Amino acid sequence: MARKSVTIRDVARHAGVSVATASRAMNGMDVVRPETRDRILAVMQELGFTPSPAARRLSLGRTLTIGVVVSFLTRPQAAERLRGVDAVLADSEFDLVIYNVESVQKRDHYLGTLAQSQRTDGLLVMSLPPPAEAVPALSRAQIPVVFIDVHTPFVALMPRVTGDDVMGGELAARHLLSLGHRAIGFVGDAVEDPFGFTSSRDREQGLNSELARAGVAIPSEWVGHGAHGRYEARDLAHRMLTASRRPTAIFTASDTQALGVIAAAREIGLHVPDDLSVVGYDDIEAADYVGLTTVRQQLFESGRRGAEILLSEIEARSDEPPISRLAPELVVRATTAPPKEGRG
Amino acid sequence: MARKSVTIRDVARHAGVSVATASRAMNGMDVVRPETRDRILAVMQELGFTPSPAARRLSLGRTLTIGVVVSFLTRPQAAERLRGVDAVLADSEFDLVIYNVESVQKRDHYLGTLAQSQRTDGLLVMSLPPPAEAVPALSRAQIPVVFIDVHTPFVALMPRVTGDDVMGGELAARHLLSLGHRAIGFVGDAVEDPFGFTSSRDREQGLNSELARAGVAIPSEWVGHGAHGRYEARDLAHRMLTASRRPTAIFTASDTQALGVIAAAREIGLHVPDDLSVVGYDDIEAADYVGLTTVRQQLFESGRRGAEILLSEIEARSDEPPISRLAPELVVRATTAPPKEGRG
DNA sequence: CGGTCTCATGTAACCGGTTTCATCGCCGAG
DNA sequence: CTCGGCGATGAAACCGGTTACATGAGACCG
Repeated sequence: MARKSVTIRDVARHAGVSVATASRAMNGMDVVRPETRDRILAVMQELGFTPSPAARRLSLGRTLTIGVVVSFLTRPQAAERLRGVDAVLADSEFDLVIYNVESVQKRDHYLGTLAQSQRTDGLLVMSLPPPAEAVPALSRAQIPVVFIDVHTPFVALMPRVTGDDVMGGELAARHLLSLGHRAIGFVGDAVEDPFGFTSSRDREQGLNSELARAGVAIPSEWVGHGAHGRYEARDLAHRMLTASRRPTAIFTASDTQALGVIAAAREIGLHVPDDLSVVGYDDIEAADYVGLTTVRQQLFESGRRGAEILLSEIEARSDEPPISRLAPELVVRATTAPPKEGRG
Repeated sequence: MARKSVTIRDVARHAGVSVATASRAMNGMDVVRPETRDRILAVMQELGFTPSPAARRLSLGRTLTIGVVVSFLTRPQAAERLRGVDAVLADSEFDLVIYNVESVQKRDHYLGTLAQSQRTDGLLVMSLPPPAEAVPALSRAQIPVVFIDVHTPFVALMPRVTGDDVMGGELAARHLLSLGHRAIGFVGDAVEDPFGFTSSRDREQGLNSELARAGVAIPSEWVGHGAHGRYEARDLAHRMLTASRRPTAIFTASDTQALGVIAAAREIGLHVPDDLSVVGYDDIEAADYVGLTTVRQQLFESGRRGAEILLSEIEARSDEPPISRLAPELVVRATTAPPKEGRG
């Protein structure tokens, strides 16, 4: 067995036609006479012919591939976005290749080279702010690049889909205000971030501006910034909750951090939500388990939209970069309640 | 701008050499004189030449691509395994393309066609038992196929890496026995499964055989099978825990189900771990949050091994299918404790 | 000083499709 | 009967690399 793979020339020979006709029949062009086409298709079937994608790609001058540069594949958000991308691509003729980024080096490498590598017909960059140096390369790339969940000003003029983090912060603020909270704290990411993520900052800003509208301000001792992580958030919250005056509610830049805040409250003996309300962000799987009130992003949808935009840009570049903005949504569960009497 | 892409012929012309020499220089073959090579490389640099992967692939007769057929990309386990695969492939010349499967149709389609499609040089099938019909196609495929976390007998003769689910069940059993439990229940997946997953069954079997060794048997009313999910598991556990006699510990086929069991216990007013010990399986992210005692699989490692096996099979097919078996590991957290006095 | 061997390089075929343009047979119109 | 036109098909160029084989210049040898 394991004979040489059968090519379109074999098919042509067996069917008594030229390769041109065989190719046309295979691609369903209507110039071929139906009987001829059927005969050719039958021969293909019989010989077990499968066209070589490599040859197709070369002669078409298209890679029929789209690349996704994704940061931290394992974060549930990334996987869910990827599912959205896959949902679009699975029905297309494009293959989906993954470039997983877990270090600044990898990021710079992929973002610097991929766009001109002729490896893909289009690029999706997911939750990964490009460094300033990479921006010129990305914007004058031959292939379209679409950003998903990237918020740096660098991508202002490029096609993208983002969640509205500011609005998310506002949603959380409004929810807490409507419950009667006036003493509200915030726990988010460190301000200086190697990747240049800005979502934590945007969420904080949304919170602040909405609170300001209601005449509420956050004292600086109720604001904590630290490395993104559960334990860091717990420590920040611990400090906040053991101060002389403490907030009746804390909004965090992510669910992971919210879980840290809840852990801190438990350690101190505060009951959630009676003594402390907590609102997270992302709606990760664990949020549901824990009953965490949170702000949900349309993750799957963001991937879908991004892929759709990319395909249409591949089809025909648009003059104006298409931008899609997805509204976040508040999910109220069991970690928020009105503040206790005598407080607030 | 946007001029035609520069080809190796352009490079050759500018450098005053033939395309053959240019190609050789590019690929670092030592036959070219160093000065010539440097000149050519300089020209490539200057012209911004990047070789067309499509052309390379065609002329090399290799796709330089490996495909991963993965079920339920969003499950944290899948993503973690994928990371392991990526860790190997990122340093290789291979691209990683994803085929996400969320339906039996998709599975059958990919498993039936991919191996002969000439789209990849090798295939990794992850957590996805192939249907009987697909097996012949997979085993006589031209390209190597490696299974990760697939347990059906169909793949007995194929390269694969699996976690030892039976051993995992035994670990859980030994842990519970050593704590003093004798009244132990089990909650797992439905026995008839459209995908043919067997891991739940294997874990149950490991539990049973280890218990049997200690002279302990599980009465049938303490065994629950149902669709894989938190709420289904909760219902099963609810029934088990409200029966006249109830177990002092429950082992589940997954963390997801363990969380359901914990929810059931809470509803009934049983305290975990004092009234009921719970052991899960997988060590998903939420397990850490909740403090769940569980059995951890070497997920990342399984992906790494699978990819390594695949690459070496691509390099040279081995006569004996390489098989790698990864030992699971017990992670003791806060949901297990000795049974209360007077019980067991 | 001619022959042979080696090293660096060039020529051209090849990978397996797609596509332009030419060709051929047949039709209806003039 | 002749010619234009059309529909179906074929011949060959092309995509951009890789590589078997040919070639030519020196080095070395007798």
